[in-house]
Amino acid sequence: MSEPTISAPVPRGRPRSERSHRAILEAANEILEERGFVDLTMDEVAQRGGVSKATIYRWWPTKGMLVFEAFTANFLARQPTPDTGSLRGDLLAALRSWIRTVKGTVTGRTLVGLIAEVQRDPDLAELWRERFVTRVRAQHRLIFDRALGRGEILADVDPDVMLDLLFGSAYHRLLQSHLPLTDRFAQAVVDMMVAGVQSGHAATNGNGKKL
Amino acid sequence: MSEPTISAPVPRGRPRSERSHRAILEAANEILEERGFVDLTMDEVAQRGGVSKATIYRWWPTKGMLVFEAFTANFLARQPTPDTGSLRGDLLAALRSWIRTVKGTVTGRTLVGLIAEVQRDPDLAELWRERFVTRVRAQHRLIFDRALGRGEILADVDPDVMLDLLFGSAYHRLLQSHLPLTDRFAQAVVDMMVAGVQSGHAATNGNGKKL
DNA sequence: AGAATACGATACGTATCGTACCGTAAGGAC
DNA sequence: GTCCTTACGGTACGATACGTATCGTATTCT
Repeated sequence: MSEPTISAPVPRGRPRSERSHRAILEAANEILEERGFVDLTMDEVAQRGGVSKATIYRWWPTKGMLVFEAFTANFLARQPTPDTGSLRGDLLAALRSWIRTVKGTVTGRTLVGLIAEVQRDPDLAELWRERFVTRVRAQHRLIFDRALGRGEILADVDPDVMLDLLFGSAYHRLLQSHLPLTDRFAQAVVDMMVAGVQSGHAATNGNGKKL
Repeated sequence: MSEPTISAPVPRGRPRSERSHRAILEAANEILEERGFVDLTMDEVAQRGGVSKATIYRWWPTKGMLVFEAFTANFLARQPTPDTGSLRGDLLAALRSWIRTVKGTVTGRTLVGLIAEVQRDPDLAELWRERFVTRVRAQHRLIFDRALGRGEILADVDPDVMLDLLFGSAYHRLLQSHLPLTDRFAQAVVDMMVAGVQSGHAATNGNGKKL
């Protein structure tokens, strides 16, 4: 671990208070549960956490960044990608986990609020892509690695397009609220995708042939 | 605007200034082009339109509502659903039109800003669903009516799920910015969907067809 | 003429983000 | 044990921008 070339990070001065760190994140999560992203104010986080706003802003540059951290670990822990033995089972399990996590939950409301904030804050957008989207997608891409290993799909199936179909349609319903995120919806999406890849050369890179 | 009820629409007092009405919408569109939704301020709309803020707020209750109106007509006019003669052609045309409208354009940035605002303002969300989402989807649902008439799909194909797959995946890339909205992407999505409806779901009846 | 409504100008209230500054606390270096 | 460095709580403040309120004026119908 010790790198002689890089300056040794010898901590000087008063160390960061781990207690305040936790208190801030816990207060943020509490307020998110009660009022959601929009109505969470930094003043209240400070007050309820028993810390000063200066301390918050010393470690998190914006409200978005703070909520991002309070949210991410919680969310990621709830998105497993178990090996069910089939592509259809894996896709359905992943989508059902996601729906269970976000539908009618604090986590879902916070996710929506963060996605909205990401559209307004370029710095947060970069963090969002690198520390959330990329991470979740890498995890879910295992589903297609396994399906390829089983011989269920061909190598020309683009996992990125598959992920966009699977979760894009779900995020769509979450954000537009035009229709509910039912289990019937999940099954229909997965059935359509499985039928698509099993028909031969679908979801390739766009050399669509006419049947 | 027009009252279909029994009350005779006899206008009393000074009529609404159509000139101010237009000036407000035009100023809003100009600022949206230059700076986007977040950095559009109501004070500047008033100043540039040569009107008072009171006049704006007399007709639009919030900034979101104003921008919604300035945006909607413009967007809807660019989303035709031409009959290309095949399901694949119709889907591809619709998705390509959408991508052309939003990718790297002011309209796309405004769309993103509005979707973000919709997540923060319940009143705007209702308007958004009723006057935008519902309208666009009704228009695009014609694609599946025609496909059904041609015998390309079975009656058990759910048009709502199909629309969520088609546009959900596209909105996903627009909002998450993890991957670009290429034409290759559009083709892959459409190929996948066409393959899905033509093979898998027909399993119940066993009369999958080829054209 | 008078009632009703819209208009422009402008000041104001409110909310909330993020920063500045203070005196103090907690560690390491010597 | 003293000095230096950094973090802390408390709080005031600046900045921005939404949306409201008020006022005198303008325009139309009755």
